[in-house]
Amino acid sequence: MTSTPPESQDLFAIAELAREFGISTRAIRFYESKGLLSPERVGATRIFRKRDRARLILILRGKRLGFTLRDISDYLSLYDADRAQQVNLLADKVDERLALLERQRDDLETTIRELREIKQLAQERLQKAG
DNA sequence: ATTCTAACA
DNA sequence: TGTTAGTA
Repeated sequence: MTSTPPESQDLFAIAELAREFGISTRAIRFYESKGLLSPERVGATRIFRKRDRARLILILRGKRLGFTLRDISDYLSLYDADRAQQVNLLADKVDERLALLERQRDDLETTIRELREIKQLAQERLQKAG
């Protein structure tokens, strides 16, 4: 058997990850500058491992769901510490996000009704006039 | 060719 | 975050 090689092929260059996830290398460096990623270094060059790749996936998913990098950072930080607290934080953030989206949806519906009303009144005026 | 930092948009 | 400049 091949006893666990210290470090196998779970190495990635910044350009590889950028290509794989359709983001810029600049974005990846930006996430690192915000503390969301902490790749190893060989000199000044970043070496990403599976762990970093997994975190990047979580970062992108979080962004897609509308969370801020701060939210995502707070969440990721708890992975190594309180797994339980991490779940609680996630639940709170999801509720918060859901509440905001529902509020925005209500506002949007109100605005849509208002615009339809205006359109309706405008059409009625045209008919009376014409 | 590839990455890095820094600075400006 | 995008882009650009000057490197290692």
